[in-house]
Amino acid sequence: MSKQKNAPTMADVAREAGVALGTVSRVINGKPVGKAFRNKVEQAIRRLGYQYNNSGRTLRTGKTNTIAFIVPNTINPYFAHLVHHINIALEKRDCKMLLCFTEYDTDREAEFIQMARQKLVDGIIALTYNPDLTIPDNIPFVTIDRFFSASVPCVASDNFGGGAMAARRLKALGCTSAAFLRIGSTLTNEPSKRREGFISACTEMGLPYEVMALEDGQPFSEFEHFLRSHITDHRLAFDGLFIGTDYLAWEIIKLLRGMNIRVPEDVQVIGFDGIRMFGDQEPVVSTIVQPVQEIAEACVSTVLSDRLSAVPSLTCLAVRYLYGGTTKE
Amino acid sequence: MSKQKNAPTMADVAREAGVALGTVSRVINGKPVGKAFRNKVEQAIRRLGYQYNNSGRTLRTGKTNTIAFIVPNTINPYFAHLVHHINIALEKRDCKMLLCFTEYDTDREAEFIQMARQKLVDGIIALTYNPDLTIPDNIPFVTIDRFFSASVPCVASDNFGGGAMAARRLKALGCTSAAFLRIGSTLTNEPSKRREGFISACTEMGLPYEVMALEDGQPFSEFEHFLRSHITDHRLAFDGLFIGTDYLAWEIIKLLRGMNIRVPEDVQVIGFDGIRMFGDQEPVVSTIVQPVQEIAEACVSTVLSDRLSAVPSLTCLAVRYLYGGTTKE
DNA sequence: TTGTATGCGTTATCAG
DNA sequence: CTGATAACGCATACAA
Repeated sequence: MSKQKNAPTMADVAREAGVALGTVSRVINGKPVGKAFRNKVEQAIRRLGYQYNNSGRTLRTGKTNTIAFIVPNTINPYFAHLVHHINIALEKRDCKMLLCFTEYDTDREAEFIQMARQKLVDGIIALTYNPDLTIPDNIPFVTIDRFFSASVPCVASDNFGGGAMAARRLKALGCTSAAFLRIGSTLTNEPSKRREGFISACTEMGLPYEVMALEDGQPFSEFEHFLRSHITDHRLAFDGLFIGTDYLAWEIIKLLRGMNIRVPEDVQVIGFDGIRMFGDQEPVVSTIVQPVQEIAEACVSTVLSDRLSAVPSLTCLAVRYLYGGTTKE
Repeated sequence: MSKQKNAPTMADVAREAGVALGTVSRVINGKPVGKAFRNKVEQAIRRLGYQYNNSGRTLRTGKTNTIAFIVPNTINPYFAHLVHHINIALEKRDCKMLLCFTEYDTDREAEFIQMARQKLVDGIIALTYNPDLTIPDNIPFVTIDRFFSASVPCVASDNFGGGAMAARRLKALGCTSAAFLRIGSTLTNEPSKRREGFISACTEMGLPYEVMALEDGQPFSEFEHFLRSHITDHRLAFDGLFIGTDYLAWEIIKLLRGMNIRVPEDVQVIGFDGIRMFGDQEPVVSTIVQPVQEIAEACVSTVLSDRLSAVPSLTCLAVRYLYGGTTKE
């Protein structure tokens, strides 16, 4: 298992085939080469088991064919799906993915961005929560769910529309009193619009609602207090809940069950994201599904676009409602 | 957003600082340099905003400081955790991770291995199901859960011990009739030993058991048939189940609940892996926990070891039982 | 079409 | 300790 010292190089192949170095290069890169020459080279390549050396090529061309994807982690199934689809979209274009986990650490995010300057990657796709991230303006950079400025393309789903969709669905399913629950960074990003959309639709339809928003540091138990304080005679004041993410919805439902409040009989719950627990199973809750695959596609085609100036600064993709057992349909 | 054409190079820094190229290199790599020279160089670096170019360095040194991790996907939480911890272990050693998803496609696995030959990565950690994978003997290669030969180091948890542990735990919790359920590839790999360990302990303790093993292609509904055929008078013939993975356990439990069989009152269930749904929450089932972090540590330190010959060909790590609500403790 | 020669940015090996 | 210079492996402009 000692490291191979002398991997064959193009010069070796050229010598073996009795042709010039440039010819070998042309064969490898699919440039026009005479039939006879091509054959000689291809045989030599096979004989020697030649493989091109990536660093040499990269140094020469300045292209790495690698994109960094910066994401908090892969534990959250929504992120996991994103990683999955971005990788597929990149692979389709013969690109590698360098995955960078921030674990919500803002220092880390900044470090990862250096990698682009080190010419380790050709571009960056980032899902970041750093409030004051400085984005280099000389490398392709695409963000997910976070609008920085018109010069930094952002891809997101229609969070506002999704919030409104949830409100309308709850109303249609017979709810008469709703609440919106969320936890997250204080940062104003695209997902913040879920709340605005929800409120907007509730107001429009005359559906009474309350909002309970926790900031990232605050203890989860606040939700329990909130819910308990809205229970009288073992009955919850709300018969419809819209919750910022499926993950939180999942936790809230556990809480409700612990309080002997039935879902969906007593209260209907709609989450956001469209998480599937182990892949293509049914969703864990009734939910507003983000079009993960299209988000990934959009990110990749944007970051790889050679004329970034011609790219939309905000790509907004449609969401849809999906039944997942926690509503009456 | 146009691509930066002229990133400053070492030569630029050298000129700016009025020193030789080599001196700049020595400063950057922390080699001994006179105080005055070092200062001049560091200032020049700051003035120019210099960043080293990775491809140049890699071409010269032959080291990429990158390891490929080959894994089916990141949708399965167990894999997601593995990715997570391997990344941490690599980062600790200033290494990047190139993540490669096989989606259980054996062709893909072979392609990824080429990347090492292209000097894109220094080594490979792989969790593979390809029955006849040819492993290059000239690059550092570590497998998880799969023993190839003494020359290919394998890291796994104590699957046999875990199976036995599950059997003993069920017995201790009062079970009098057990069953082992699994689904997976026909491949004989380390996880296959879960079954052997279970059987061995059952036999030793005189605990009656049955085994129901499905192969990868077979429909999931076979489990339902199996369970139904073991129900008489609304009572299941088993009061203890050991299931190959938490994922399957999760599915089986849904099945049982659909049959009005209560878990853990009527039947206790123990899974394998130690999956946490969204990270550090409680486990989804009572389970035998794999030491993911230690597995990751072992993989990384092995693949990065410069004397691979001195590395154990099989690293076997201890598992533990964890209560997760589906047993009577 | 094919051969030759140069340079991408870095590190390492020499002299000084 | 520092400066000059030669590779590393490849793609490409230019010459033949």
